[in-house]
Amino acid sequence: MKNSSLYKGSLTTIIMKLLEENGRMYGYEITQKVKLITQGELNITEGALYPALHKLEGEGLLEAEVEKVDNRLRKYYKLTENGQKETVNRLSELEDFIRNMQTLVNSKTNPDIQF
Amino acid sequence: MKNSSLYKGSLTTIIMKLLEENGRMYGYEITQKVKLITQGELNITEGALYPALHKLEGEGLLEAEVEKVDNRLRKYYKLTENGQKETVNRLSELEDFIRNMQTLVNSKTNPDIQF
DNA sequence: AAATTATACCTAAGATTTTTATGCATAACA
DNA sequence: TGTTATGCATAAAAATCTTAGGTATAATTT
Repeated sequence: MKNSSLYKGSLTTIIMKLLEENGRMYGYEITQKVKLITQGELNITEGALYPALHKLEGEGLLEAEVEKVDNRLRKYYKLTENGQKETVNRLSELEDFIRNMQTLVNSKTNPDIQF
Repeated sequence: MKNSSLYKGSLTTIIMKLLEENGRMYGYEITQKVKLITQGELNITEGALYPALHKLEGEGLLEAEVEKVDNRLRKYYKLTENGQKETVNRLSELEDFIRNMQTLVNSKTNPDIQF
C-alpha cells in the first residue's frame, strides 16, 4: 500500500468512535486497533495521534489517566460526557462525508440520470 | 450542514474523476457539479479549487485551454494522457480509503468478531 | 550477551491542504 | 440600482499530517 495513511481530517472522529466503543484505550492501543480493523491498510502515525489526543483532551472531550502496567506507563483516555455528545455529531458528519465521497466516486456519466 | 466542506485530501482525485467522466470542464462547472451530485452537501471553495487545478496542471496531469463564452472567459481543463493513468491509481486509492473509513465507522464492539 | 523488535510515551520542523478573505469583471435579475 | 450568479485568481492564516527525531522498558532473535 503506497498511501497507508491519508485519513486527513477524520482522525479525531475515528479516535472518538473507538473510545465510544471500547470505553477506554491508550494511544498505542488505538494505533494497533486501527491497523487490525483495516487489515494493515491504515497506519496512524504517532506524530499525528498524540497531538490529536492532546487536542481532544484540551477541548474537554477526552480525559486521561496514567497507569503503570508491566513496569511501562500507559495513558488511558476516555470520552467525557461532552465528548460522548460530540461523538454522535461528528460520526454523523463523517458518515455524511463518506456517503458523499461514495456518490462522487461512483457517479457515472449516465445520459439517463442528469445531475 | 455545518461542515459542508471536509473532503480533505481527496479534492484532486475528485477533480480528476469528474474530468475522466466529462471529458473537459471549467472550474466553476466543477464546483456546481459537486454541489449537484452531493445535493448541496459538499461545497468546494474557490480558494481550494483553483490552486488544486493549477497544481495538477503543473504536474502535467491536466491541460487547460481558455475560451470565451457569452463574453465571459472559461478555462477548460482536461486530463492529459498521464493524467488518465494517474486517475486510475488515485481512484482506487480513494476507494480503498473510503472502504477503510466505512469499516472503522461501522465496526461494533462485537464479542463474536474479534479484531 | 548483544542486537533488534515491540511496547509506550512525546515533540518539533516542515510540507501539504484547506479556510477565509480578498480582488476583478460581466451577466442576469429584482 | 443593488444583489445574485457566473467566472477567474491570489494570499494570509489555520489546520492537519509526515518525517524525523528523543526517551525508556520488555521481549525476542541472533
